[in-house]
Amino acid sequence: MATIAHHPTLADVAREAGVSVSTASRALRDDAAVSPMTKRRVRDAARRLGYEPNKLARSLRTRSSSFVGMIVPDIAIGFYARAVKGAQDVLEQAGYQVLVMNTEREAGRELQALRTLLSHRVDGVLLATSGGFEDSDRVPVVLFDNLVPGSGVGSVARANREGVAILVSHLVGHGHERIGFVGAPPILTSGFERLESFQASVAAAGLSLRSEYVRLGDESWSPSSGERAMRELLALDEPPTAVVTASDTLAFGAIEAVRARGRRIPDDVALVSFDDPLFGDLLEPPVTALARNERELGELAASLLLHAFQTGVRATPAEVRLPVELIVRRSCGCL
Amino acid sequence: MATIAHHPTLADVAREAGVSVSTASRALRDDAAVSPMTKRRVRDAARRLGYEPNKLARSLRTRSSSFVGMIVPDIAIGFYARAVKGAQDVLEQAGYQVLVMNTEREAGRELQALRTLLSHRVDGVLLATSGGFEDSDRVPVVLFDNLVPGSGVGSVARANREGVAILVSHLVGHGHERIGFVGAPPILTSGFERLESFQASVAAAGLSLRSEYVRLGDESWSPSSGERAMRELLALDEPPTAVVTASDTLAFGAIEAVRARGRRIPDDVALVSFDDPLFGDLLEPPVTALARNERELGELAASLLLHAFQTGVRATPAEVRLPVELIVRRSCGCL
DNA sequence: CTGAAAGCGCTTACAG
DNA sequence: CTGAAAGCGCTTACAG
Repeated sequence: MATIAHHPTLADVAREAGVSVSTASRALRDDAAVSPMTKRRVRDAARRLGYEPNKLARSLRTRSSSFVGMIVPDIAIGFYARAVKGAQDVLEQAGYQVLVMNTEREAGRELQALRTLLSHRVDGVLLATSGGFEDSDRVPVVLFDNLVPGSGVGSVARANREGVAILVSHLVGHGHERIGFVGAPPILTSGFERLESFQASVAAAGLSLRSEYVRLGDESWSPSSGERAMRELLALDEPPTAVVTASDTLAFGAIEAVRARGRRIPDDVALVSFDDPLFGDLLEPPVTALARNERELGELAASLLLHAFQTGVRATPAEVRLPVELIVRRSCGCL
Repeated sequence: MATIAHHPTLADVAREAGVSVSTASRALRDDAAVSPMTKRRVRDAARRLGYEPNKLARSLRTRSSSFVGMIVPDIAIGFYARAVKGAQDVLEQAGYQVLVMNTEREAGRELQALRTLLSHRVDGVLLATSGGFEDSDRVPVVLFDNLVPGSGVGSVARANREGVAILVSHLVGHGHERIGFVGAPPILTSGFERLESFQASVAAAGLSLRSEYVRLGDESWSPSSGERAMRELLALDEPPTAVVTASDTLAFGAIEAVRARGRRIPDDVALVSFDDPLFGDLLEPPVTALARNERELGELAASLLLHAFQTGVRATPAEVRLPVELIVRRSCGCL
């Protein structure tokens, strides 16, 4: 490949087929007004030249880019990668291309990503916000994972409260009375809802709610922050006998902390987690956790956006909550 | 958000600022020919209107989209997700947007993705091929992970041969003489090179090369196919005492197989793997493996593409091999 | 059934 | 230093 070849244009095709540009355009889009014979001629010409229509020009003319932007904190996190795939499946099926942008959880980058997408005239945006969102009336936005109450043409998140309630009551069922929590800062809805539900669930079980049993990791829910939080719990005079972690990443860190202290799961401390870790079966011990359904989450977010396109963004914004399901393994003490 | 607002255009800004469209355009791009006062007026007007330039129109006019396409088998696989992030960092820094496309390892979808990218007039493509690649002279392509000899303006892959050689000689150092291999079909370069290197390394160590010790998983390197391959090895009359797996995904399956048969790693069979599994420390047992450097892989691929842009695609295509590094844990028998 | 013309929103010679 | 004009490659009323 020594040099870059010229992309043939519609004018090239028209010339080759001996018709006008308008007729060539219609023929390729299978307009009923064009005679079958002309269509054949134009299509043959297009094939011969290897014509590939210029989407940029079409988008400019039709004022619709067929692009949808998707903004996630970190595509390298399995959770978001799978949500992206789910959304992509639905949107590509509907003729849209997905522009994926990472924010590294920085509000500033999120705002910048939103601007970039706007300048590409995306038809819509799927956003898992890290806090940098300002509602815009120039493009419909569907929020997922972390919601912004009152914003967007739709929202999709997991049933955070129900999920944590299930985890807590499973531990209560095992007879635990001293239950700790390794969570995330309550600045975004998923962190907030899981924390609040933990407190509510413990209270609902008739257990006393000890503030020293609640430890929060960092804003990126990192394993290392989970490790630190768990270390703090284990160092208490009367440490909890069971712990709920708010994510698989926090659980990874928590497991390390238990191991580093020479304790065993579930014998010394039981552990259950939000988010089912990938290959959770191979971990030592296998972790009891809430099943992943992030692919469905992406699909749903995409569907809500498509729905907004159709209804012209006038309907009441839907807020969908995805149910969660408990996968029982050994870390809770079962088996 | 009841309705979608109109995007202000450059004409709107020009009118607001009381200048011509050409002057407005120049002012916003900081052209030296425009007087400072006019620049200020135009910029203020743009800010007041919330003007966001239409990239589509600019791309059409300048015949450069500032888009780079990136085609991967599966974004939900950590390996590719991190490569994407690495590439994205480099490319966004250079003013390009990255369009990520999944192929699910289907050659047909890969070809389709390539077409879609061409019609969006991407300036270049980063491709981890699954076999559907046809070289095009319309856009520069950098191949990564799986290479196509003689194609592309550049190539980046890991040092597959050296990596497998390191794994084999580590096992030989442990005294193993019956070494098995759980690999992938040799249809793409990474599968082929790792397989070939295994055979060469075993021979180089003076061990006899038994064909029944070489088992291949499926084309997607799936854990389940690794499990099957390992089961076959364990069922042999004289099973290998150590096994090399060609990827972390295959290793996951292999570990399951060993466990299902009631055997232990490394006591009954030692295991080392290409690709360092994420949170490999938490697996039981912790897996000795070759370190991940996929982020660097993506960065390098992107750099090669940028380089091709600059040199006008005339230079000899570079083929870069990323070195690998052994992370010693317990599955090999060390400690 | 087909074509000439206008226009999407920019950039960029060209003229002044 | 500024503006009028042409053109990037399409689509789509409008006329015939």
